[in-house]
Amino acid sequence: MERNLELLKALADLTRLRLLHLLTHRGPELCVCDLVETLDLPQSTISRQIAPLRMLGLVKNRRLASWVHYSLSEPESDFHRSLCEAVGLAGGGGGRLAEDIKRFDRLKKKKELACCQVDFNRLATAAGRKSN
Amino acid sequence: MERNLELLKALADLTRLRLLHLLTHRGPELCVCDLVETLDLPQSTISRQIAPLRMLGLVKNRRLASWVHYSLSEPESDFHRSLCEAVGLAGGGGGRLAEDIKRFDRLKKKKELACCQVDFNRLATAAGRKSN
DNA sequence: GACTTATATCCGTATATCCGAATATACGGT
DNA sequence: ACCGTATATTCGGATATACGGATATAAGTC
Repeated sequence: MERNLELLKALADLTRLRLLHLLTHRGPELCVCDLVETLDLPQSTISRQIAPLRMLGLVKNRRLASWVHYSLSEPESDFHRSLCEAVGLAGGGGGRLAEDIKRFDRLKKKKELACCQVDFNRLATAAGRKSN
Repeated sequence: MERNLELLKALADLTRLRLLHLLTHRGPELCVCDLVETLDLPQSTISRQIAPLRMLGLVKNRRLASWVHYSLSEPESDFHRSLCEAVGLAGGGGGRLAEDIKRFDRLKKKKELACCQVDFNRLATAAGRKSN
């Protein structure tokens, strides 16, 4: 199974594993700027590493104004489902994955993850007016 | 988790995945020469790729005369256990992993996997005599 | 102890993959 | 149309890792 190997390769990188682990435990969806803040990595690194996850169907994205929100895709095979379970468990025993969760919660509490907390209702009605 | 990442990296290679998959479905233990015959790869490649699996505790080995038999280790964490389940599922949908199983069964039936089917009883008693 | 077989390790080469600054693109506001 | 912000992609350099022939080691036989 070429594809199953690709899925495994996608998980076998610290940055990508951190992204998937964070989405698993602090989803259902997170925007790119939150991922950048939480993992504390250059934005280009986040984008570059999340691209293969999207291409492989591990995550999907949704545009909201300028922001892009990522979330986990529904697994479409038993193997994929099994990998998702493993990702969820990967933070057990501490380490970077567990720290990411703590950092996310801390930033969230300090409202430093508010990059995309704009008034989406206003944006929506503005867009509605435009298309009318 | 540094270690969990290492485990994932160990699976993210076709040769190592094939080894683990074959051990999962045609275990409980297989000797190196059977692995060489079944995967149809140079012996140095098999040895080189199974070494990290042993170092990581994914497989263990047992010497029988000149031959070394490999088997899966008992998982010592939930994450490890979850990965083992994934490996078992990885051959679903055909591909190289499924073909390995077929090739193994075919070789077995043709008795071409008899490299280490010596008379172990004789060896054992011979060894016993020696140590007496 | 010389020889054979089984397995492990070494080593040079080739390929893959990561990083992050720079650049490109998409979108909303004015 | 232009500007600022958010995200994606490109690119060169550094690093990691796979390959497989050659060689070393271990075990058994005579």
